[in-house]
Amino acid sequence: MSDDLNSVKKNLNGDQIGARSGRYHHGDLRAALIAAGEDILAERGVEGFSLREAARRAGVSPAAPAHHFGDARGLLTVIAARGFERLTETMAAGAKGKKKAAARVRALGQAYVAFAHAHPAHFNLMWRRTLLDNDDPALQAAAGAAFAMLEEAVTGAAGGHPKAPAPSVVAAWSIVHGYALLILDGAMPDPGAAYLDKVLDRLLLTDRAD
Amino acid sequence: MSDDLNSVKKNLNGDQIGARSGRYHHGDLRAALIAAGEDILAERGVEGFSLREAARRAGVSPAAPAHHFGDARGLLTVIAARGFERLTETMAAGAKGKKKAAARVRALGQAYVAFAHAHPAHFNLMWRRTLLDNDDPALQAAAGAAFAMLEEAVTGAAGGHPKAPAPSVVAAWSIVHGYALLILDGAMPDPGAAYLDKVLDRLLLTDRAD
DNA sequence: TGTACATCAGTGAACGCGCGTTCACTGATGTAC
DNA sequence: TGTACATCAGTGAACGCGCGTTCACTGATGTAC
Repeated sequence: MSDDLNSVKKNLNGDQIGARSGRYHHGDLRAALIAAGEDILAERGVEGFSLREAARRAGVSPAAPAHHFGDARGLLTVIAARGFERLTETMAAGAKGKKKAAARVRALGQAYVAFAHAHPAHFNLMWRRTLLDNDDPALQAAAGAAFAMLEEAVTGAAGGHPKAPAPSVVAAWSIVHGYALLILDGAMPDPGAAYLDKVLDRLLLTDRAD
Repeated sequence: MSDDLNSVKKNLNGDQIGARSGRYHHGDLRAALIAAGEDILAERGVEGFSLREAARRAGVSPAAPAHHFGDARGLLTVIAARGFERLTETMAAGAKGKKKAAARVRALGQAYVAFAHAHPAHFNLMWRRTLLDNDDPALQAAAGAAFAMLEEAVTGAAGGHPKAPAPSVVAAWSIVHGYALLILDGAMPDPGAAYLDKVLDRLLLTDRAD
C-alpha cells in the first residue's frame, strides 16, 4: 500500500539523505502524512488510526497536520478518496481486454472483492461516513467513478445518471459489496475465486429488461 | 428497541416504584444494562457506546457491570446476539404464510433490509467482530439461525451444513447484506421496497443447478 | 545583487476529555444448622 | 424460629491512557523593490 508515497517519504526522510532529516521544513509533509495514515490503517485498522500517530510516523509534532488537513477528518477523507481511486484502477486492470458483458462483470466483481481482501481497513474506511467529510468533491468524484465502472459493465451504457440506476446495476454492486464484507467481517470463510464466479453468475442468468 | 427489557427497567427503576430506587441491589441489573446499551446504540451509534454510559443509565456505579459481563466486550456480545435473534424473528414474521420459494426469498430479503434500516447501529454492531467475542456460543448460534433461514428459503432444504452452502445462498445473503449496507452507509439513497423487489428478482431468474 | 518583510510551515507544551478497569470496601441476601 | 456466616452485588475513588485540538511562538522561504 501507498508505494508511490512511501518512495517520496523515503527520499525525503530516509537514511540516504539523513543529513536533511533534522531540518525544520519537511518538504512534502502532506504526502508523508497520507502514507503514514495508510500504513496505520493497514497495521491497526480504522479504529487504530490516530492523527497523532500519523504525525509521529512522519517525524513531526502533533500540531503540524492541521496546516495540511485541518483536522483528523480531513486526512481520513483524502485517504478514503485515494481508496476509491485505487479500487477503480484495480477494476479497470481486471477488466482490461474483456469484451463480453459477462466476462467484464465477472472480472469487475472479482477485482472488487480482491481489493477489499487486499486492503481491508482501507476498504472499510471508504464506507465509514461518520468519519469522513461526505461533501468533499474529490471523495464524491472518486466514489462515483468506481460506481460508474460497474454500471457501464452491467448496462453497457455510459453513466451520466439522468435517471436512477437500473436494478441490475444495484444488484451487481450489492452482491460484490455484501460478499466482500461478509468475508471481511468473518461471517463466512473465503470460498475462493472460483466460487465467487458462481455467485456472480447469478447476475447473468438472463437479460430480462428491468 | 428493547421493549421487553425497558418494561423490566421501568418496573424496577421507574416512577411507579420510585421508593425502591434508592436500594442497594438493583434487582435485574443485567437486563437493565442490556436495555441501556441498546438505547445508547440507537442514539449514538456503535462508536458512541461506552460501558460507563450504560452503567450511568442503569443508575449504577461504573464498576458494577463487571459482575455481569466481565468487560465491555461481554455486554456488546450479548447485545449483538440479541440483534441476530431479532433479525431472525423479523424475517420469520415477514415470510409467514408465504409458500412459494420466490415469495419467501422476496419477503426475507425485504425483512433483512428493513431490519437494518430500523436498527442501523444494532445491525452494524452485529458485524463488528473486533468488538465482539466471536467464540461466544450464543452469538454463533444466533447468527447461524439467521443464515439458516435464508438458506432454507433459497434451497428449499433445511440446514445442518454437511457441505458448504450453495452459491445461490451466498448470493442471496450477499445481495441483501450489500444492499442494506450501501444504503446505511449513504452510498445511495434508499430507493424503496418496490425497487428492492426488482433487485431481489435477480436471484430468481432461473433454477439452474449450482 | 541585496535587503525588508510577509507568509508559510513548523514547534512543543498544555488543556480537557471520557474512557476501561482496578481496588479495597460494604450492604444485602439467603442458606445451613 | 433464630442466628452465623458465606456469598453475591453493589460502591466510589482512583489510575493511567492516548486522544484531538489550541496556543503563542519561531525558523525558513520566497517575493517585491
